[in-house]
Amino acid sequence: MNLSKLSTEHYKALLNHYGSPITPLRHKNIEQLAIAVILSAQCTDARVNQITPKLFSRYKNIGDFARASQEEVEKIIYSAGFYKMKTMHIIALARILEKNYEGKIPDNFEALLKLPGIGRKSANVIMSSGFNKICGIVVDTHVKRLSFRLGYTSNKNPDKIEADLMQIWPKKIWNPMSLLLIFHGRKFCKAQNPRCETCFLTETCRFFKKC
DNA sequence: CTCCCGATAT
DNA sequence: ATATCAGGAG
Repeated sequence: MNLSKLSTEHYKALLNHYGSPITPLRHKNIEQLAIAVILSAQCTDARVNQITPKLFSRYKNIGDFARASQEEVEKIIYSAGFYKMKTMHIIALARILEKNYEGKIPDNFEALLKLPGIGRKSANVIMSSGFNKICGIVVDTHVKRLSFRLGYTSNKNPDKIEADLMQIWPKKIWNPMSLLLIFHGRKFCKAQNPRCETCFLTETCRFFKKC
């Protein structure tokens, strides 16, 4: 079976199990999504969702973030880790958005990549889950790990993995598949102690066959 | 490649 | 007590 067909089989099984996926990052608009994504770097979505209600009620819009005090934002987002840098990125982002983009997140992948705190993973989340435009594939730590275990790639570099997946996966599944792999990575295919015994993908999983 | 950092699993 | 989780910037 070729990799494209294999990924489609995995996709069907995952979709059947988890249903149609949407990003777990809670947000009311794309600006909030972007800030949540910055917070989610090296941090679980669950923890980000614990922080953002308070953050977004204290700062209602991009203008509020642009004029926020470093110390106050740091206190609110503290538990996300890397709080000093993330706070700087959020405030710098808000100021750039106010100055150059009328307070809105640009609907453009290349422009997103130039914004503070936003790399390929975050830009792909914003484009796909925010704007419904598919430019690339979200490769976070789960997509990276599962892509390796399921045999889609032997690369370790996220950019190379993304390029590999873009060759293998049908474009229709780029966004839902990466979300499904993230869900599956959290529930079954965990970094440590993967639940292979109860996993429903073991028939075609190269990682499982090695165990 | 190193630094940024708290939370949680072991 | 220590390892591992989770991306981006310089």
